[in-house]
Amino acid sequence: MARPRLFDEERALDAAMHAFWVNGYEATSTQDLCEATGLGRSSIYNTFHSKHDLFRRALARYTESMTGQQLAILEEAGRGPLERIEALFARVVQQEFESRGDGRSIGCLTVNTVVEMAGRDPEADRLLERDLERRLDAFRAVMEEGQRAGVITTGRDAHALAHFLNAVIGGMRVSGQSGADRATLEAVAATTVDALRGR
Amino acid sequence: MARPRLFDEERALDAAMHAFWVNGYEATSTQDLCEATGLGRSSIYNTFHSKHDLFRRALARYTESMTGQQLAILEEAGRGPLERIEALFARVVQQEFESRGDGRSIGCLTVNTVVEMAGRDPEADRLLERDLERRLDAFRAVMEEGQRAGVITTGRDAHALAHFLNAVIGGMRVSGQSGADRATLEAVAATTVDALRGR
DNA sequence: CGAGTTCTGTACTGATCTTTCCATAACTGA
DNA sequence: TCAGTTATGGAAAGATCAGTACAGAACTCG
Repeated sequence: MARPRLFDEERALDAAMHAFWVNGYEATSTQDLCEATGLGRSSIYNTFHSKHDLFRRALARYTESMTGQQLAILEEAGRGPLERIEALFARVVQQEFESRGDGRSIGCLTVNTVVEMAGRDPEADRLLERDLERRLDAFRAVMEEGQRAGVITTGRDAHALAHFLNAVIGGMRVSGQSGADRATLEAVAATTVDALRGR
Repeated sequence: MARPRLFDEERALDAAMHAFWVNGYEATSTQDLCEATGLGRSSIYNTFHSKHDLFRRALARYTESMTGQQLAILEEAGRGPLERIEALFARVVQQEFESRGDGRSIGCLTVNTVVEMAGRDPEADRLLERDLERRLDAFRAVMEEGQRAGVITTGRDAHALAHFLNAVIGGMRVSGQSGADRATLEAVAATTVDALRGR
């Protein structure tokens, strides 16, 4: 019908996501997005309509991917609840160290966006809220399973433990951005697993 | 000597700090700073030299105040280590709920700045690094004291426990910005205290 | 090969950004 | 009272921002 695109839309989206991830929404200019994606302004606006729309798609792609990975780990059959939580932490630590620029973590786009945009961008709020709910549901399910199996403490209800786990993971992202090294994050994870086990 | 100022520098600094706190560095314009402080552009530039310098002073003031309060709680005589940690959490939860705009926390300027600026602003990095060190030192001291007194688990060394506590607090800030309610944050805090106690 | 459609690069728009300039105001010490 | 100094308000510089207009390129289908 017409002239075909010279670029892969998903690759461009990944590049834009990475730019937002590293520098945040406000500090990423449309010029930065052109350079990151290798596209011209026209192609970006023709495809993604606005910086805000592009960000929304990038964030949705990120949460879909990250939360998807986490849920897959948590729902893995053939491993006990605590082993799955340990595997989740291993993944978090790995993520925190796999894409370091100057030796400092770029953190997690979800956490970064909560901090930068919460209460200031209704669309991002809704997306983040749904994502958080998915993760909390999965966390709570694992906690309940572990409690039934007697391997996770019953000293707190599963809802509280899920929020606890979520807070620790978020805190590890922040610690990573503050410069914490791998051993430190692993120790935080291990301490959390101890806590869930009830020693 | 000369014409005196019509405003209080510290009050202006507080107003600017609050503006940065709510909206972040990038999203706060000099116009916003004028409105927040009630000053004209000339007065702001005459006093604080640049947006960046003003931010640096605001951040320094914030960390000095917040970390000062936290250290004071942790060094309070006449209370056991765990009680002081509980008091610290109570303060964190209170802070998280005392200045809510639309019912959503504005979080913690320290965490917000780590997330927004880490690795992108050497001055902020240094300031945040020193602040983190102060808090971690205090956390570790309390942990060691508690371990000696037999009220805090010896299953992990004090260094790891300090980082664990720091991560949980950071995670609670993020959870607060995600919309977590008071009971949820209190449950996270209580779960953490349980963990430090070793049940 | 040509009509129709979409993509792409360049140049541009209008707004907003941080910062500066400058004239005037308001004060102090002599 | 006046010379000297700093503060203030308003205007504007100069850069950069997100977004658009448009002409030509590149394709498909008839």
